This record gives sequence, C-alpha cells and structure tokens, in this order.
Amino acid sequence: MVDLGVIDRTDDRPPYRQIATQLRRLISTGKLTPGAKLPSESELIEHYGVARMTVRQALQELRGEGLVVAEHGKGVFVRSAPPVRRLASNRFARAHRKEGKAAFLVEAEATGRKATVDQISVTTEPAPADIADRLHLAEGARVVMRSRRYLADGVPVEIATSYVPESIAAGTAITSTDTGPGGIYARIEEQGHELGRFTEEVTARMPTPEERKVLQIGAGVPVMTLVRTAFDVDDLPVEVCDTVKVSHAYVLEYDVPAR
Amino acid sequence: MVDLGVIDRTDDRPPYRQIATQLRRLISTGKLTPGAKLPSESELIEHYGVARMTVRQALQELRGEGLVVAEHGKGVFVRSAPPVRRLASNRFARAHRKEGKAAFLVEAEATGRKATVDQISVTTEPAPADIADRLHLAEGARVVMRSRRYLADGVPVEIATSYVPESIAAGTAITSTDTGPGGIYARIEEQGHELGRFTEEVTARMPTPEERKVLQIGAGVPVMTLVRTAFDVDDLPVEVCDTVKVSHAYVLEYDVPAR
DNA sequence: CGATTGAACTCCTCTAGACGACTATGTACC
DNA sequence: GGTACATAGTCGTCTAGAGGAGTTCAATCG
Repeated sequence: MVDLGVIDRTDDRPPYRQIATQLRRLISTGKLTPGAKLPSESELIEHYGVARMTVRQALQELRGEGLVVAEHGKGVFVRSAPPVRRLASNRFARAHRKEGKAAFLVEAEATGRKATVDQISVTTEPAPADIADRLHLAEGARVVMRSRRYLADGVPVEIATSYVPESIAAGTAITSTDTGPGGIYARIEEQGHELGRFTEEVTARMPTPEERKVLQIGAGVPVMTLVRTAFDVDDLPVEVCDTVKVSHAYVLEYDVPAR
Repeated sequence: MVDLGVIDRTDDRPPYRQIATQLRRLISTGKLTPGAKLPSESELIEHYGVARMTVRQALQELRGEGLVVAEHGKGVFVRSAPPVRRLASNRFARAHRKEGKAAFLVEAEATGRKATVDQISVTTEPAPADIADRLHLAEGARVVMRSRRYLADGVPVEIATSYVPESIAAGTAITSTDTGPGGIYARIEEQGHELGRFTEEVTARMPTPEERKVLQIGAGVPVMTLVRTAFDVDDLPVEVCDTVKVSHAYVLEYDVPAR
C-alpha cells in the first residue's frame, strides 16, 4: 500500500481537505498511477482516525476535480488518461470530402483510433429560436435535425446535433441515417451550395446529468461545446452543428492569420 | 418563498437527487433568477422532511454544476451570469496594434467593459520543456516570462503567462512591467519579427485550488486553457502565451476557411 | 447619537451509526 | 464441470445530532 501522511489538528485547514491534499499529491507525484486503486474508505478511516463522512468528503473533492472515479462495489480509482484527440482547423478540407470520408473518421484515422458512431436519430422539426437565428431562417421554419454520438475506441467522446434547412436537405441522403460518402457536407455541396467557410464558437461548462449519462462521465468532468456554422460561397448559412465534447478528450487547434 | 415539490419515495431516484432536480428546475424556469437566494438548509429540511446531510448533498450537486454558490453565513444563491466576452479570431489584427492598443483592451472596449490588469510579474528564466519545444529553443534556453491577471469590471476572468525568447526580448520594454503602446506584439515587430500567424490550442479542465483562488471561482466551475503561439512571417515562433480563462466568461470565436 | 453586545440565522465541519446495492470470490451442490 | 449461493468488501445513501464560524440586525449601553 502507499504511505499516507497524518492529520495535523493544529493546521487551520480542515481534516478532509488535508486528506484530499495528501491523496492528490500521491497522484500528482506518480505514486498512484492512472488506473490504480486508492485505499478504500475503511482503510482511510482507520489510518486517519476520522469518521466515514470526513473521508468521503475528501474523496468527493478529488472526484470534483476529475482526478478519480468511484466504482460502486469495487473502489476508487485514479482516472486513466483518455485518448486525446487533436482537432486541427483544416479538418474540413475539401480534399477529404472528395475522398469520400467524413470528418470524424478522417481525424480518428489520423490518430490510429477506432472511431464509431451510434445513437443516430434523424427528425424534421421547427427550428429552435437560436438555430433559426444562425441559419437566417424565419422562426418556426423546419429543419432536418441529425443527432448522433461519437466514440473513440469504444469510449464516448462527443455528442453532436446538426441542423440543415429543410429546403436544402429535402430529398437527399441527409434525411437518411446513412448520409453516404463524404457525409452531410458532400450532400450539401451536391445541392449547389459550395462551402466557403465555417465559424466555430467554443466555450466550456459542466455537463447536465443527461449529458453525463450519454457521455459516461462522472460528476466533475467538464465538457466543451462547439457550435459550428457552415456557410456556402455566397455566405449563406447552410448548416449548424452543435457538439458537446468530453473536455479532456480533445484539444482544439486553430490557425489564425495575423492579417 | 418559491413553491417546492415533494419527494416521491416510490421513485427509484434517491431523495437528494429529486431535491436537486426540483431546485434545478426552479432555476432553469426562471422562478429563481440569478442572484436570488435559495431556501435555507433549515427550510429545505423542514419542507422535505429529510436529514440535514440529504439536503446538503442536493445543494452539493448544484454547486458541482456551477449553478449556485454558497456564501458562509448568508445563504446559497443562484450564480449570477458573469459578463461573457466573445473573443473573435481577428482580435490580433495589426490595425489595432498600429493604433497603440493591446489586444485585451481592444476586446474590452468593444463590449463596453472596464478592463484592468494586475498581478504583473516579469522574470527571466530557463524555458520549461514544453515552452522550449514550442519556441524551437534548446532545452534550458532563457526566456522572458510575463505573468498577469485580467479583470473585467473588477472580476477576475483570466490569468496569462507569456514566454518570449530572451534573444528577442532583451533590451526592450518586454522586460518592463509596462510594455508600452501596442503591447508585446508591437515590441516584437519592432525587433524585426513581423508577425505572420498564430496557432491556438484550446481545451478545458477543472481548475487547480490555486487557480480557484486567483480567479476567485468556487469548486465546480471549469476553466478553458488557450495556448497561443505567435509566428513571424518567416514562420519562426516568437512568443508563446499560456492563458487560463474562467470558462463561463468566454466564448471563443474562430473563422475557418473551407479551403 | 454612536458603538457595542447579543441573538438569530446562515453554511461548514465532524461524529457515529445504519441499511442498501454492487462486485468479487470461494464453496457447496448438482 | 458448471451453477447457485453465501460471504466479505466496496461505495451509495440516509439519519440524528453536535459545535464552529461568518453575517445580519436589533437592542442596549455609554
């Protein structure tokens, strides 16, 4: 077992915080490596001579930082570093679409991971207000809504929802589960909307309980949201894609000219 | 007071989670607006007929989501929406530098906020390994390191650390607390390194306890990290800027050509 | 009138114990 | 050999209570 410290009752920091600090140090110094099991609650209680709730509060702190995950009936484990996917800003280059590949698969292939998509749903509905705004549509105009979940090596890493105006999507494979070679963007271009540029808006927040479930992440793991709007060469918005990514699974890369 | 629901003991979700859900709904439906005070622990205990720890566990859940903040001795309050700053990808346009304005001030001015900078420190040290790598420097080469904290309307929103090779920074205002008109980038260009492009790497994570203190945020509020590397027209890296931003205070905007 | 005191209220921390649910493992039985 | 079961160990949830510390505000004292 690892060597734990003791609680200093003269320290003005509360015991649960001291315990958390000592456990945190074990992780950051590598004495506890990813996947390793922390001492059980009982062991910590005995070692530190405190009540159960005090130990649990310390562990709660570490879970809140996303450092550890608790598994019911098994123990508390140091979170294993998930695969990091780098998203380069040229990932929608037309060359890839010409090759008949969807963006997600291209990225995954580049990093040697097995990419899968599931929980696909396709519906046609009135556009939500913010989406209608981004697509320059009248309120209540109908859009094709495509939701799906992406997994890398079987681990959920992202959920995404695309919105395409019905006027563009109608009668194309966009309304099918399988959008065909090259994905949505290839279909949109076939409809005479050659893509000109994208805008992306990035921010981060804590996941909702539902997102936690779908992405299989514990409390204390933040998500990044990326809302991408695709414009054709006439600067007409043709698609909005709202994605929620497990933050530690992604690094977004952008290239910005100095002008 | 607001109208709370009741606990359904036949529901398979635990009571604390039901309480959290009901409070969450009060917030999301606007019955509790930002800044409003939630019912006190005592009131919740009496209303739901549960033990203190059960109520606290529900509140803990909401704090973990960053929805509420607890203030010792006062109560628990709905987190007031902080000022959101949009960072457009053209924020480093040369035109602004020519006008003698630093990037942060330009942004703040555009949104009508009062921007301030404090906790400035300037030192010269051997470059950390990852920085040396990004700057194409030999390990141990010396860099000027500039740290500072940014505040919008007096609220901390970002901490940043810039690294400039000593070969470029030596003898310039970069080594002074005040970098002069146009900021670091103007000084770098004066040294004959006309800026050509930037790369930015964005990800999100939970803050360290120290970051929490400096940024004055509670547990449960994530941060975004943005590492920007500046290249001159010869594609030589001339600066790396590592920033940690309070996530809910920022939306990053990028423009990506379709190529 | 101003300053101090005290009470009431808030959230923070901790104790001690209980039962439940999930996981793993060994054992007895078929 | 394989299945079913018992058991021990784990974390999850809840109860009931205690003292501490920060905040607020009204009453009291000088």
